[in-house]
Amino acid sequence: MEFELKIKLNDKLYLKDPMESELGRLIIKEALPLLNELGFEDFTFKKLAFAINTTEASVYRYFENKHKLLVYYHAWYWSLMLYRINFSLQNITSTELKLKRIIKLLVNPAHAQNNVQLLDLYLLSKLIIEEGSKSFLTKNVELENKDKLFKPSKDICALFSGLIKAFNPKYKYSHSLATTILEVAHSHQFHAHYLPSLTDIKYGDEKKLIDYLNHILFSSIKK
Amino acid sequence: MEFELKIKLNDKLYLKDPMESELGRLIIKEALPLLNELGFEDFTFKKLAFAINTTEASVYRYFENKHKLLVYYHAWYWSLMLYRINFSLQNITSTELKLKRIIKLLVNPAHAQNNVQLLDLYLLSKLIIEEGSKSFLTKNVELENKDKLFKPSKDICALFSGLIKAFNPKYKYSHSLATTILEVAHSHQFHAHYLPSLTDIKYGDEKKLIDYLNHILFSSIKK
DNA sequence: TTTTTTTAATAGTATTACTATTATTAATAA
DNA sequence: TTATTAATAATAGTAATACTATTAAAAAAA
Repeated sequence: MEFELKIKLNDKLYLKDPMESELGRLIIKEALPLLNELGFEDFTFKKLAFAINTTEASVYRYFENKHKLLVYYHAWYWSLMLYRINFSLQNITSTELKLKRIIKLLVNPAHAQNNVQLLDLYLLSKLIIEEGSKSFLTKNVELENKDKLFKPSKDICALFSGLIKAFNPKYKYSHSLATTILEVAHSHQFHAHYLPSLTDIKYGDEKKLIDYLNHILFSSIKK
Repeated sequence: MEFELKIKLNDKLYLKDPMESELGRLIIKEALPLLNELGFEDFTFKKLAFAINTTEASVYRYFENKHKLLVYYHAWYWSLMLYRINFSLQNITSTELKLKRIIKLLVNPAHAQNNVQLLDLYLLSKLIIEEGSKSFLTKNVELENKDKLFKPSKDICALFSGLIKAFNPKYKYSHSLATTILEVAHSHQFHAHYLPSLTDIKYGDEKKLIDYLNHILFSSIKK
């Protein structure tokens, strides 16, 4: 028996739902490795079209532009993470343990689950680590935020923040700290890889990164 | 009597030193408000050239492309910050106080000093908050890092990290924590402004942001 | 089977990101 | 002072990018 996880994303992310057609699925399947290979700046719809043997105009029927495609992956990634976090927190009662589990999942998204899915989670998480912030670092943030394009990542922040509050109701910065943990989990992987002098964590040393994140979290909120 | 602070930047940041000619200085003076107004993506050398009544090709004689111009501002910003931090730490002996001073400067770069300079520090810091990470989130990081284009920001991290070590020699993540404080100081200003649900800090409430940063720093490293 | 609707390809355009070459200005030497 | 050289900027391009209007083909519905 097989289970397929179907993620329903905000329909303002696309012009035409790529999950609803063969070509659409091919686009999001093949754009991911190409984005990773070329980087967001050098990636174009023309190159993608060539790679999947279609035309630029056909890709434009699905996504307004490449920025929206990136935001689509961003939403997909955080939606998937939310699902996996909820899954992983089942039957756990200790708030402390819950927080630690989430941190582990944040650092270690790829090999937690053998997901036979359309998108390679390793490539997806690599993309979000390296290009994810470009989803919201634009002049359109406010508009796109109004359209709820960033809801999945904000939901995770809210969930994490709630756990912090549950752990220590007196802590004043639960949202800020949640955001900090979420972004540092990613940025430190980037730094460890490309700008190692900015961190004490070696690239690939997930244990140490998890330890660091746990440390700043729990020393901040300890009662 | 007037003092002018002259910042010497890595010559790999430009093709021709913009500080050495009238047109060059005009370029870096006027590109700053234009970048802030349009955002990095919509900013072009053509628009800049039009704004300062010169030609696109002339701008290209100074900077290889707009990305290098952004990295130039990035280096300028962090060099200036390093200078101001060193200035502000004069005659202070307490390590704790030094750390707190730096945090204050990071959050509050504009009104600390009435700098009559070529570049408006308010606009510069706004640019670095909103676009700064695009300096290194590219496929060229490693090459540009080898060329030492990010040295100024790495120097600040090293300085901060050294103070953490001095405060608590046993703390294992001094570089990571320094980087975290540096990036959160910026990212939280962005979030407070554009994605307020991600933080507990209201846009403009610098005191609270400083308090938050002090809190995660000192609860992490307290002896 | 025909009509309607959906989908994709063709063929464009305006803008962007550059560069080679020429013209102009400034600095130096005769 | 004038001629020569060097530095600087403008002209005039090109290739690629980011899109769009229109047409054609395929699929679905009547």
